[in-house]
Amino acid sequence: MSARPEPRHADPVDAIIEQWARVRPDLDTAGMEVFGRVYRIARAMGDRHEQVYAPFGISRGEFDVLATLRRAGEPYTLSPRQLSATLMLTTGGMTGRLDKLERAGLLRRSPDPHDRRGLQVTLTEEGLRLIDEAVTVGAAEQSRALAALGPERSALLSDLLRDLLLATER
Amino acid sequence: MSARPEPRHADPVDAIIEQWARVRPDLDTAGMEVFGRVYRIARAMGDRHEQVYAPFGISRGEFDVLATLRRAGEPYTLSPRQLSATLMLTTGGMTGRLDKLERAGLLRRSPDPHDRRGLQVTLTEEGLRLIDEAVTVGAAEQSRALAALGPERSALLSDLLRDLLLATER
DNA sequence: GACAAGTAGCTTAGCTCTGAGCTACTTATC
DNA sequence: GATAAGTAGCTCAGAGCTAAGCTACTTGTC
Repeated sequence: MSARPEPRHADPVDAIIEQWARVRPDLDTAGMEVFGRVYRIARAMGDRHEQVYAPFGISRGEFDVLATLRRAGEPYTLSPRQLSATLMLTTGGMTGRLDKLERAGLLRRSPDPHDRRGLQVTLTEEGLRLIDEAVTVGAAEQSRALAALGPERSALLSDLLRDLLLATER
Repeated sequence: MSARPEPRHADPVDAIIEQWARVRPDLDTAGMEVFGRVYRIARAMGDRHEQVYAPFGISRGEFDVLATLRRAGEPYTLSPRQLSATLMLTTGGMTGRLDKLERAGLLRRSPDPHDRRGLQVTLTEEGLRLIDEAVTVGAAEQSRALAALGPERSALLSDLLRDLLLATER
């Protein structure tokens, strides 16, 4: 008899762990239990985000660019270098995203007055309007998905994930 | 004075939340706190896995194919259809992975005796040996990353993530 | 002030994925 | 047993990414 009650609902990761236990009982599956779930949640929510931003005519990656500029505050200007560093993207990937967003009229590129190698990327008014709407909808969607846990378990989860992030991201 | 002590270490997501609070104080950032961390952890651990499996000559996606066959137990056989459904991949993407793994001699395709439309994908002996080694190393790497939390907080995190996964994946 | 080294952004080749469409085959219906 | 509908796996075009290499410019050193 265990101290912890049997969980009412098993998830797909429980099934995978159980399969491993049958064919490789020696395997240490403690890490998989956590990271397997992290991967699946990231994927499921990522897909949903793609859908949420689609009506705005932008992909999730493009949303991230606009949101980073918006977060920077007025005058909503960063360099491509700062953007690619923040979003952990190569400069090549960033060039492509900026091309698309500039064509859509959501941001503009202008020369950096202090460094002639550099550019400044700035939200247009249309870009600002769009990202302000999109981020509201996106954040609401995330909070809605989290609501199932309740506020206290959510806060606890957030704290545990912070520690895990600090442990993995180095 | 708050009931909860100020966290000793802030992470990148804390910085993002704080930025939003400055420029958009109306924004509901509760969901971002959790999912932002989930995304970053998934990315960081995904990159590390890529490195862990590289010495075996396989990518993370290819690892997943071999691991799914291994988990199925003897005779380590599944159809391409079962594999693509399990790994949430289109059949086109699966064709490419199977091509590479078959060329590497880690699995083989044979006709399904009961359905002439179908194929059976089976681990070769070399594939079995390789995945048994790789999964041991990969699982150890995951558990090592998790060790920072300690066993009790790890179990708690796992339970919270299970509930969140069930809430998001529907 | 000349020159080596470093940095910013872009281009290109190569990779892997998706989505649409194909052929071959199986299942259900009459 | 003919035929319509469904399913298995493959091919191909298109999208987005990385890694390497390019030009233009800046910084540091003497």
